[in-house]
Amino acid sequence: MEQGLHPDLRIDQMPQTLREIVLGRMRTAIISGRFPSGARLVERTLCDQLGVSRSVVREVIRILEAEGLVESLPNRGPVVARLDWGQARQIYDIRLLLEGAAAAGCAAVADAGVKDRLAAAFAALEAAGGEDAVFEATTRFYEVIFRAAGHDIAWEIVQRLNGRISRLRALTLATVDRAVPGRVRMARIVAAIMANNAAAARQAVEDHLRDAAAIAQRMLEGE
Amino acid sequence: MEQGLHPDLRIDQMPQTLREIVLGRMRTAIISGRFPSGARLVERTLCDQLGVSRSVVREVIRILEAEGLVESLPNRGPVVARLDWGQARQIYDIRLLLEGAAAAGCAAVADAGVKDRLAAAFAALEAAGGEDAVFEATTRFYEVIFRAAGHDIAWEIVQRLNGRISRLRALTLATVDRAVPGRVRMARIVAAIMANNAAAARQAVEDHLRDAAAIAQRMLEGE
DNA sequence: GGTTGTATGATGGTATACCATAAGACAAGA
DNA sequence: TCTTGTCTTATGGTATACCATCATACAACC
Repeated sequence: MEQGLHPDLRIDQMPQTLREIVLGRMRTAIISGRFPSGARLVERTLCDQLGVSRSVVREVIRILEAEGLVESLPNRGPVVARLDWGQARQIYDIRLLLEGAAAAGCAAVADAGVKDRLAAAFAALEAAGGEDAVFEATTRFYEVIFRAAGHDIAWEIVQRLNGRISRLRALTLATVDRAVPGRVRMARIVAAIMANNAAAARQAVEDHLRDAAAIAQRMLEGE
Repeated sequence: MEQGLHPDLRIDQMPQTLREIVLGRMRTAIISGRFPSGARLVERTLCDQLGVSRSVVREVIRILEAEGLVESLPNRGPVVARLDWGQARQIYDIRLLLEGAAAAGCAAVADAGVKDRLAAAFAALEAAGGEDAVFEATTRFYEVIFRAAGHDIAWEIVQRLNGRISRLRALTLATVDRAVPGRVRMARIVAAIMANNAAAARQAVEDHLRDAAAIAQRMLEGE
């Protein structure tokens, strides 16, 4: 019996479980660098800091471990994952493939709706002030591209990889000494997609990423 | 003080933790299809079947969830992840990119040692009888390629993706009605790498994968 | 003095107990 | 008969208790 559901009465806010909350907190704590690379994650200490039991902390650590943000040394416990340039380079290479394909796919199928969303995301990016806001806006921008291309799984993978190089990304976003400013490169991506030019979109994304990777390398090897 | 370590006395067998054992068991149970797609994974039942406590089972489920093999429905608990063709197609597309790049990279840098290992892996593949053995040998074959190319992280990703389409892979491996038998395609890959021909290696891998994807699509939409 | 045995504390691994809630069954009333 | 309230049970969420092991320090013995 169809009884016309009233969307306004919907309960969207599922009662978030403690685990999800703690997962979010710890993830941002690691990504933001509050827990530095290599730092030990002592379970009982985290319990005290977070006010939850070890069950929750342990399950969250397992998730973060699977995400590559945490690694567990045998008989030593979990530590924040370390990142060397060899790994970072691989991650940038993979992003080059996945983001290039997404941009090309997006450009190939972009209709008016997609272009609207992309323009909005780009405007938000340009309006964003402050590191976190830029970070967030950049994520949204790429999400539009991946979703439009129908590459949801690739998007998941890229997000996870981005988590692992988050500190590098923050550094590259803040860097101003790049040959062509990031915003200009982003604008090229937008233009290519608006023109439904798949090859140009891929090229623009790849240029942007190679640029970012070069900066990241200087950062990582310079310290 | 250097005191010449005796490799023979090494203790390799790390005292595997219960969690790792259970993780392995459950992963293969899902991949092999013993837990069918969509089946509920009731924690206490699993505890009985495995003879471990819920702590262990829950942590393992978190890992499998992060791997994409399990999904947790809110207020319903974990179930074996479902797979539709839309997702499978995306996974094959990503594999196309990553495996193509790995094969090209491997061909570009392959020296005598790599070629030896590759030949050995291919021989093992041809000698393998039985579904599981073929599966295992195929994995080893690709591992040689990825490792030689230095694409460790991409290899992790591919392995994880393969877990999600394992049942499809089993079907395609068992299929004989492909235009060109799988072994022949594999031989092309080997030949291209032996000749250090990166473009040909990429092409061979891509052909092989497109073939497998086509078979998988027929399987998945046919049932 | 250096080596080795031992005690102690920190920490992860594991098991279990308890609680909140959702889903299904069933009875009572219209 | 259909609705509605309630009860029960299954199940996941959370906390805690206990155990095994590793690392460190220190003492004892050669």
